[in-house]
Amino acid sequence: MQQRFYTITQLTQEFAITTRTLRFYEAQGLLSPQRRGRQRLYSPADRTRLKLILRGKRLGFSLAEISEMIGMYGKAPGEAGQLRLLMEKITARRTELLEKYRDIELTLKELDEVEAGARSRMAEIGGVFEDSAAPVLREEEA
Amino acid sequence: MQQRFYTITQLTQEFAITTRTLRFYEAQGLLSPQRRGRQRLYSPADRTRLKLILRGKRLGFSLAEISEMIGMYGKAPGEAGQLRLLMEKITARRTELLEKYRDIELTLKELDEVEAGARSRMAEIGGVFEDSAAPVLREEEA
DNA sequence: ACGTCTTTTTACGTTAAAGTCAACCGAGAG
DNA sequence: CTCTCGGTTGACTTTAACGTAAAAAGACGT
Repeated sequence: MQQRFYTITQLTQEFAITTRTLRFYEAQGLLSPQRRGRQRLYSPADRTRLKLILRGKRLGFSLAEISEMIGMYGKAPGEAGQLRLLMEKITARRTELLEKYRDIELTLKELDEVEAGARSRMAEIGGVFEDSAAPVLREEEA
Repeated sequence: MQQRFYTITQLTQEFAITTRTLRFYEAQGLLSPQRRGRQRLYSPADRTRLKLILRGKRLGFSLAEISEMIGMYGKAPGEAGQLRLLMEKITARRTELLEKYRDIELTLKELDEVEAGARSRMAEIGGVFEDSAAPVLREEEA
């Protein structure tokens, strides 16, 4: 089991982030790379955690939320009450994620419509110049 | 065509936001409700825009990005160049959204695994008290 | 050994998205 | 008329997530 390590700049290049960001995440307790002297050495596990962090960010979670989510892995609460709490958190996250899932579906559908409108207008312009009607903001019932 | 309006507090209650938030969005040009004297009157169209804004927020977009996305609706650029630009933006957004889509799928899958682990530990505790092994953070290859 | 480059630490600055607070206005109830 | 209730405006404050700058310590190629 060869432990390959990454330097800070390797990670910044791979994930297009800055050193400041990595050190900030460390200060927030999201990462804790080893040290060789004063230098940081990121293990593959650290790299994986970083990927999880960035994924959380893409989905709009705060660092605090991400911290909590990552904490769900790795930890094995021994007490029953703690386990119940964990399960509740999981359910809450799942609900939240499914909501985002539907949000994305809706948004994608709307993008399709806008694109369709744009295509037809492109076609018109390709022929003769005419005025075209703007697509209207629908109002579905709540 | 009866134009029903909403007061600012109605909207805050319906969407669980504050008046400050609504006025802030207005100051940012995301909403522009009519006025009756100094009072704001939100039309159904305003309400729909608000829903779009909140959806964008849930997905982690900034208000500036949301503003641009909403701008895609409603506008009908007459010039061909503008249309091409619009199409490009649409493509970019779609790519971004699909990425989030996959992010969610991954996260949901991982939640499932954590939950499964928690369940089995619950079962153990239900029986006799034993030590249980913590689930480990996998490292898939990049 | 030397200069250059990277890394670290510390400290202060910045931006987006609101929250909080204070003071004021206008409409209707009593 | 006075009181109260919403609504409005403006100023100030806050928080998260970094950016930027400065100074010093290693690390590296020649």
